[in-house]
Amino acid sequence: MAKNTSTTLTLMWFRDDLRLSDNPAFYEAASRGSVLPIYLWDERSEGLRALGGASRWWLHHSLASLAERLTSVGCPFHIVTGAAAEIIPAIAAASGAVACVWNRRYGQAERAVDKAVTTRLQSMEIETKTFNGTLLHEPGEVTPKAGGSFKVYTPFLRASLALGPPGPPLAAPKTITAHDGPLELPGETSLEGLGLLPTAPDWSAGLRDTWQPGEPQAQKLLHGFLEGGLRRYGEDRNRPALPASSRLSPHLRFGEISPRQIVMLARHAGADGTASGEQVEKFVSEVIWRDFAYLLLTSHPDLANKPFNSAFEKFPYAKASPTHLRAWQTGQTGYPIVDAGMRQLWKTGVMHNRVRMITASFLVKHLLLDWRLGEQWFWDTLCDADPASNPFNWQWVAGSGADAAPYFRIFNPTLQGEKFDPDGDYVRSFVPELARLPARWIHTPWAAPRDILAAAGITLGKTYPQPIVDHDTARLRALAALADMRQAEQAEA
DNA sequence: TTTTGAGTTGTTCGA
DNA sequence: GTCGAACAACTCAAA
Repeated sequence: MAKNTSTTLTLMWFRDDLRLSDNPAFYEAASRGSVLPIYLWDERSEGLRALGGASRWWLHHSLASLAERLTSVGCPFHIVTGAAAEIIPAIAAASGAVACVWNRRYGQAERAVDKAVTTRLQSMEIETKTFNGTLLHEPGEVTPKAGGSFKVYTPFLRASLALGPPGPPLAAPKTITAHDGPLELPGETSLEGLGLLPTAPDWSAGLRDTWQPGEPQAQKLLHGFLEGGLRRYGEDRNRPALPASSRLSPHLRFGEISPRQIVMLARHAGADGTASGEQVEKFVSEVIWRDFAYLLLTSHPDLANKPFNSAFEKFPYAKASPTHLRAWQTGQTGYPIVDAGMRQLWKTGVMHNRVRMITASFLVKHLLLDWRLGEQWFWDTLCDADPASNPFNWQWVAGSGADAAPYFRIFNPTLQGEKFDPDGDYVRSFVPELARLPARWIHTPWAAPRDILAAAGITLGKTYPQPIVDHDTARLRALAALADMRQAEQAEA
């Protein structure tokens, strides 16, 4: 690999874009001359949300993968710690960079940090240039004709599609020229030095068995999905036991793959007849939901804490019950589909989308616990915990979100289980103590005849819990709570 | 400006 | 067993 001190040096600040292909900032850096690629672990700047445990695990391996790939082409990757507004300018100065590039972020604190960095760099006469490397269309690109910003998904979707496809993805740079010179970077540390991996105890075995973070694996998953699950995506995507979803979410979260790459290749699969256009657009629409969540995060920076619909400030949640919360977190609610989902999450760092809705609805409506408790748990345990999608979807379930589920839509965990996991295969794979229960009873063990339970080796209340709440009772309680909220709202008006 | 129709993902009840 | 209506009211987008 050529090293060249005669070309200009550009600092490439990697963040949620841990890939080499279709990375506009990195492409720009490589095309300008030599590149100094860095990742900053910033626990110092104000307002940044600390990553959850599962995300930290993913980040570690994703950084390892990126570092290895850059190093293999002769371009060392640097990991630094510190507060961005100090450390980025310091690194630029120490390395003699003439420019600094990155892909934009959308959270309020992140934007503030990036702005502070820009100001510092510009005062040092170091050029800054930023790009959209994360979304199909950025907030502000998709706007209603009447002005303002979209608050309902369908019009947003139509407007997004009307813009036409985003530009074609960029290839990875053909040549990457490394910085050549003394490299004593301020704040430099090692990947291990970040301490992102769990130690005592090491709970990551299930994650290791399930995932391989990194751009090459993301590309491989995408291609496998396009040739497999996409064909029946519309029908099978709601069946948690089937391999019908793309499983790309954590890769997308850390930017190991770009939404442009996903959408373009999915549409190619539609064009060459691998899948029908209808299936392709269903899948693409899911990617556009992500853009919508980012739009809402931009207009409502406190999405993770404040109900989008302020009427929900008055929602009468039950007195926080540590017992119920704990039962939900650990998958001990007595509702098999709920427990399977929560255990899948704990074990693998991800949960099937359909089951996320069921478990989230259960927390908020059956247990009447604050959606923020659930959002925080998912934030800690999901590999794909996304700063926009996670709070956005929790608010959607809770009914407080943009274009949210109507309040009376209360998932019945039994019916959902029977409908979407009819054979019980999903339940069996994550709730082994029910594995020998026939499909007829797998979603209602409390109603199973005594001899059937005995034959399956189940003692309710001992080997598997009785339901911690009764569905009908809980449903009526949730409806009553919402009626109370409405009354409180009207009394005020 | 006003009006109108629509709005991811469901469940229950009664005819 | 099947089917349609009710479950609220409201806000938003677009004509």
